[in-house]
Amino acid sequence: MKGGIILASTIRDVAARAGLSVGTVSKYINGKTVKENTRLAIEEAIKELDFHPNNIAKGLRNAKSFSVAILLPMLDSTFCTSMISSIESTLLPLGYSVIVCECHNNAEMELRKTQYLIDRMVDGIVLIPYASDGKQIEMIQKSNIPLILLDQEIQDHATDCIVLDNELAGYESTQRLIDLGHKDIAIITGSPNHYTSNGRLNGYKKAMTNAGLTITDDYIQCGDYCIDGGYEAMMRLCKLQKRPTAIFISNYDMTIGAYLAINYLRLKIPDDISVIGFDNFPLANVVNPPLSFAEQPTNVMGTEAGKLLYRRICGDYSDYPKTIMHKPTMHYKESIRQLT
Amino acid sequence: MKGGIILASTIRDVAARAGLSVGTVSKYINGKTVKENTRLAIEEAIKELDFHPNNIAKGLRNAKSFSVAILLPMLDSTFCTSMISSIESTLLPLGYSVIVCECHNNAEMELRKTQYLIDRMVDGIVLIPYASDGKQIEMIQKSNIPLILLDQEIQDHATDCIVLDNELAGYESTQRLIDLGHKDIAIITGSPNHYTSNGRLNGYKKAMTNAGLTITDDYIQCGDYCIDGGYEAMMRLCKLQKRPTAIFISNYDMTIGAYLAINYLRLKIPDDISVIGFDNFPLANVVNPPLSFAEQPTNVMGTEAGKLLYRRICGDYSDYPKTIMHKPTMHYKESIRQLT
DNA sequence: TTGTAAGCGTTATCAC
DNA sequence: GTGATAACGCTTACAA
Repeated sequence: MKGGIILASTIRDVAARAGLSVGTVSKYINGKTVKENTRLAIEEAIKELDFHPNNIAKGLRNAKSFSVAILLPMLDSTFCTSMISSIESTLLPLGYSVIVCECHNNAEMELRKTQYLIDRMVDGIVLIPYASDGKQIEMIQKSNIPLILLDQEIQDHATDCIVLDNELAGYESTQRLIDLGHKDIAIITGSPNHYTSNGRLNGYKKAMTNAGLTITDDYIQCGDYCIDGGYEAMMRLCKLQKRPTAIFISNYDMTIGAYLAINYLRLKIPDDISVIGFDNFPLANVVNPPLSFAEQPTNVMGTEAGKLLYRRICGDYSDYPKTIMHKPTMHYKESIRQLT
Repeated sequence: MKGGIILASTIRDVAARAGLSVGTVSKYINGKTVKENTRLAIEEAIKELDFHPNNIAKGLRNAKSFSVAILLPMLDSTFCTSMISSIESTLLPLGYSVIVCECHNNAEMELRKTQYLIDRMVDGIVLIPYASDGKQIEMIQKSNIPLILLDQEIQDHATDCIVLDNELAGYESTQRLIDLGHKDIAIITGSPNHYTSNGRLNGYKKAMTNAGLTITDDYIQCGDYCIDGGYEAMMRLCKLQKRPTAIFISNYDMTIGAYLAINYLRLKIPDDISVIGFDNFPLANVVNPPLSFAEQPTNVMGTEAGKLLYRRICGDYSDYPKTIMHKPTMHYKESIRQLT
C-alpha cells in the first residue's frame, strides 16, 4: 500500500514480510531448493500478501512476453477456430497466452500484422498463411521468432511445417468412388491456386487420370471454401445436363453447403448421388444416411503445432526444420454406393 | 550489438547515435515536441538502427500489458468467433492485442482462466460468461481490471454489459407466425436455464400466451445451440403426431442443423412448415426460398464491446455501469406463409 | 527544449 | 543457502 492506493504486492514485500532477501524468495519461486524454515516463511508471506508474480517484469528481465500468436487468414472457417482451440489448450498450461490475429484474406494486412506481432515481442508464431510469396516468413525469420507453419507449405522457405497430405485425401476419396464404378465424378474446390485446394484437386485428377477417366471442366466447381460457396457450386453441378453420379467436396464448410443443396433439390443420397465430404463433420454420423468423409486430424495438428512451437521457444532446434505431413483418415459410410 | 550476438537496438542506442539523451528521444517518441533538428537526428537514428520500442519495458514502466482478453465458453459457436473477430479489429489498431481464452463450458476452468488472466495483467477483459453465479466477475472486479460482459447479464452484479433483447427476438418471431395464422408453433432452444435461450423462450411463451394459444411441451425442443442438436431437435419435432406448422429456431448453429433435417425429410418450406431462424445466416439469401431470421447485430455488439472496453481502460468511467441492449432486426422472407 | 537519474518488479551474479 | 546489487528498456520528475 502506498498513498492510499492499493497496489499489488511485490516480491520485495514478500521478502520483507518473511524476513528474507528478494533473492531467496525469487529462487524459491523459481523452484530452487531452500531450507524448510524459509520455505514456510515464504509461503506464508505469499499467502498473506496474496502475492502474484508480475509477468511483465519477469518478461522484461528474461526478454520474453510469455505469449504466442496465431496469425490466420480469416476467423470464419472451422479449420482456423479449431486450430486456435487446440493451440490454446496446449500452450496456456505451459504459461503462454495465445494472441489471435486475423488478416482478413488480405496480403498487405498480413504483413502489417506480422510486423505488429514482432514489435509486440511474441515468443512464437503459428502461421496459417494467406499470401504465398513468403514475405511474412522472411520477416519473422529475420526477427528470430520461432515459427510454425500450419496448413500450408511455402515454396523455397524452410520452416517447421504441419500439413495434411492433401493430394492423398483427394486421391483416396476419388479412387474410392472410381472403385465403386463411378465415372462421372465431380469435385467442389476452393479458389484456384489455393495450396490445400490445389493439393486435393491434384489428387482427384491423378485418380481420374490413372483410371483412364476424362476430366470434365464442368465437374470441377469452385465453392470458395465456405458454406454458401459450397451450396452454389452444388446447385451448378446439379443443373448440368449430365449430372455427376458422385462428388467429392474438398472442405468442411462447403460440405455443409453442398449438403443443403442436395437436400433442397430432393436428391437422394446415395441413390441419386454418392457423396464424400471433408473433415470431421459434426453431422457426419447424425445425418441419414451417414456421410463419408476424409478426416483431417485438426486436433492433432493444432496440438502438434503448439508442442513443436514450445520446443523451439525452449531452444530445442535438434530436428529443425521439420515438416510433418499427416495422412487423412477415410471414413466410408452409406453415403456412397456401388454403381451397377 | 554485444558479444557477437545481435540484439535489438534500444532507445539508448538511438540517443547515442543521435547525440542526444534518452529522455529527449523518449519524449519525441511519445509525441512531445522537440526542435526540428533533434527530430531529424532522432528519426535518422531510428531508421538506421531499425529501432522498435520494447513493449514489455514500456508495460513494466506503465503497469500495462497492452493486451486484452476475451474469455468465452467455447470456440465452436459462430457467435463467439464473430465476437473475437470484431473485437480484434477494433482493439488492435488501438495498440491492444487480443488474447483468446476458452473455458470449454466448464465453470471451474472459467475461474482458473480468469485468475490466469488477472496474473497475466491483461488491461481489460471481455467476458462471454459460462457460469451464471458471477464468481468470475467478482474476481475480475476485485483486481480492478476493466470488464465488459457480452451476450449475458449476471444477476446482482453491476457491470458494463452488451446484450441482445432476447425476449423481443423470441416475441417478434413468434408473433409474426401467429399473425400469419399459425397456432401449432414450435421452438428449438438451448439448454434449460441458459440466459439467452431463456430470454428467447420467454418471448415465445409471451407471444403464445398473449394470443391465447396453448403452450405444448412437445413443441419446445432443446437443441443445445449446436448444429447436430438442431438437427436432432428438428427430427423429433417432425416425428410428432401433430407436426407443428411453424417453427422458431433460437440460434444460428441450430438453424443450420434444423434446415438439414427439414430438407432431409423432404418437407417443403413454407408449404409444409414455416421457418424463422436466428442470426445472419450466410445462407439466408442463398437457400430457396430465402430464410426468415431474427438478426442479432453481432458485428456491432463486438465492436461496441471493444470500444467501451477501451474507454474504460483509458479511465473514462463517466457512464459506468452501462447496459446496452440491442434490438434484433427481423428479416421476413418467403420461408413463412399465411395459414389459410 | 534538453539532460539526469530514479524506479517499475523481476532475475542473475556474485559474495558470504 | 542466503543476501546484496546490478541489470532488463522504458518513462518521468526535476534540474539545467
